[in-house]
Amino acid sequence: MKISTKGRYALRLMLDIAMHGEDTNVSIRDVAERQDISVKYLEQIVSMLVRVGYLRSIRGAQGGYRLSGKPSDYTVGDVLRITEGSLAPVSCLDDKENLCERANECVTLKLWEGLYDVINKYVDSITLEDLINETVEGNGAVDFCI
Amino acid sequence: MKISTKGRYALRLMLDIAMHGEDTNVSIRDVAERQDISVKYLEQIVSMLVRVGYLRSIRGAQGGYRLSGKPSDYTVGDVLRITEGSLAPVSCLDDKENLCERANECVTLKLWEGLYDVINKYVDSITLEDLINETVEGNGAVDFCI
DNA sequence: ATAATTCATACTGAATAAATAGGAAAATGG
DNA sequence: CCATTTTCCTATTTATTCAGTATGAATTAT
Repeated sequence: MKISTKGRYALRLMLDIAMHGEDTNVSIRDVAERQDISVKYLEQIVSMLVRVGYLRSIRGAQGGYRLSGKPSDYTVGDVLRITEGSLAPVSCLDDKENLCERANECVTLKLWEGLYDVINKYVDSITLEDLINETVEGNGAVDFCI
Repeated sequence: MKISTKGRYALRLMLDIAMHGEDTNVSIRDVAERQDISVKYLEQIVSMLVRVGYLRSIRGAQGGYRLSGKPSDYTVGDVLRITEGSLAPVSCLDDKENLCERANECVTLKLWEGLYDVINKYVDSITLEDLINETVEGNGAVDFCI
């Protein structure tokens, strides 16, 4: 029941870009150095966020990435769902439809649906901007936890 | 971000025992058959629940297991925490104290703490009895989803 | 041209999850 | 007392996922 490094790194990546890249392109090399994550691993993660349109990429020298929208446009849930896959606590809820054959008699189904719901509601209630503001109001450090 | 089979099976085990064992000992063999889970795997899981006092075991022929208390005494969270370990979404929250060195500057720490909190609150708000009643009010089937 | 960058994808090693396996210890019933 | 049924203990195996490397092509600024 853990968020993987992909999800956590993706969040730090998005925050790093949001905080460093108002009008400059932020390269993966820079993010990797600041966040102490390997360039190659970050490349994989960033590609998911580009593919889905959260980041714009600019290739070539002086290239890099920028947020497509404002930090307030992206919730934590958005970022995690892209990189973690579904946040469902059981796999029978991963896909919108179907469910397992025993779903009708399943005593625990409602339980898992309820848990899924509170998780989604929570992560969708927090945007990148919320996290950035929290930092600035704190000690101003631009540095992230593992 | 998935609940493992240990946690899910443990819940089904506890419910099965609660529903079948008012005044009889419920053997692992029977639970295994009804729930379609291997005896040997269930033995591991049940031992965790005995060790912590949620189940009483009676050895020998005609032996088996019973709930130590009433179904309303056990929350889903209780059962999951024993069998899954911590329900924390990031490992730096697993232990009560400590936290990583960067915790002070960590932008995402509050986020994870908040998520941890909603998860715990939810799973602790539902008891085994709640799940049993839900079933009885439904179609009465004593059968559980994977 | 060259250097800096993103992009695509294959591969590897480590860790964890999921289950099996074998047998010891205890209790019951004949 | 013996055979059977059960729990109890813990080592081992197998499968899956996670986390990270590796290689190199495509693109663009200077």
